[in-house]
Amino acid sequence: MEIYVGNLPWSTSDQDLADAFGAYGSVEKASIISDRTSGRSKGFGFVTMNNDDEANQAIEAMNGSDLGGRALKVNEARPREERPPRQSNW
DNA sequence: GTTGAGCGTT
Repeated sequence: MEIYVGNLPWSTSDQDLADAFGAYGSVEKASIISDRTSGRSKGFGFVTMNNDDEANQAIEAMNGSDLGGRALKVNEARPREERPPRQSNW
């Protein structure tokens, strides 16, 4: 289950997210989204968890919680992208 | 050396 985490400080790293959500459940992967073109942090990230149960608990626990002095916005992430069945030369 | 609502690349 993927979790959207917004309102993050620009100094937050992936490890920080993994540690913050790891306190409420098993964090499979945590990633901070930064601008690919400029390289600057967008101020939000995504957390992947294996247990959906712990994921919901982490959302409820971390939503509105304070991290780095900012109230986090935690919610279930939207589907990243559709997966086109055909990508080769058609 | 910056900024502040939001949803991301293979």
